[in-house]
Amino acid sequence: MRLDDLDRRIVAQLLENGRASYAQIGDRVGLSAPAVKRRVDRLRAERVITGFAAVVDPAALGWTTEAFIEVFCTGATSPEDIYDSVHKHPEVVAAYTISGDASALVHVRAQDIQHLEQALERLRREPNITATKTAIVLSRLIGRPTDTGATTPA
Amino acid sequence: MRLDDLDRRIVAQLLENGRASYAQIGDRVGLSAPAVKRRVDRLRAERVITGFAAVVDPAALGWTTEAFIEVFCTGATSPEDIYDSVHKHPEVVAAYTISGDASALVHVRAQDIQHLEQALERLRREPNITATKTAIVLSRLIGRPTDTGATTPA
DNA sequence: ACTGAAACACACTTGTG
DNA sequence: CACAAGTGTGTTTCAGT
Repeated sequence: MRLDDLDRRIVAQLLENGRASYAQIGDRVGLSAPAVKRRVDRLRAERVITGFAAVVDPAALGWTTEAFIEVFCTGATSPEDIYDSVHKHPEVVAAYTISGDASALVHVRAQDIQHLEQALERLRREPNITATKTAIVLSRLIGRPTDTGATTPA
Repeated sequence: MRLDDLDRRIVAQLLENGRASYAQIGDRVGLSAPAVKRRVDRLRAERVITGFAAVVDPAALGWTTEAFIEVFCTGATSPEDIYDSVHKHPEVVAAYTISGDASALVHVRAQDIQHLEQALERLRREPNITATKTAIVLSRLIGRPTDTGATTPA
């Protein structure tokens, strides 16, 4: 599962354009199309590349509101319990356990402020959750495709 | 730029598998391959779909550490100024202006704790930035592909 | 072990109805 | 939007380094 420089360049190409043809990638990294395919197959088998996805503008689909919610839980709440409490809410697009006062940080997307309020109320109704602290996103300054992934290390 | 149900189903398919063939999508939504292609072309032209990207496991590429940093700025710092201050740091994968005390929330990825510390020091050296408050991610509970995008509204 | 080249099958793309 | 033709790409096989 060790990656060489060619692998990293191929991944970088696929982060920029997930639908690039193997021949096109090969031109940029100096390999033939079959060689690129074999490496991509290997990277997928090793779960370095876990999939491919369209990058979508949420606002264009009617999701105009987003927020980050610090979630505070009762004393002995495990990460699994937190997962159970938040993953069933479709508005939750990401969730992390974090250091600091809060138990978790939850990234939520909603269609509008009213929808956000509903989702928040639903979250607060979870038995494990004792309090929440919401920061509404005013504007997205940066959102690299590598938000869900990563590019080549320095 | 109004989307019908077919468009939303096509987008949903491409969020799950960004390399799905048009014929495969067509089978699932009840359209021929050319019809799907024309809609995808239109969705891209309208910037509903802004691109395609591989979904990568950051840990597999050596990025094992991530954090969310609340950034506090001097009184009259515009979103553009904040953008200028954070976007040049390659560790920053996302940044938002938010409501609340902090000026911005910055999502950072680093290779390890030492690297994170370096990035943090570099950030704090920005003239606009007066203080930071860092929450290190202990574990990622949820990270839907729609983190950078969105699925179909309820 | 991994590569490049050729062959085949499949997907994309365009035009037409 | 479906259909059908032509083009290009994905995929496999094989031989070479």
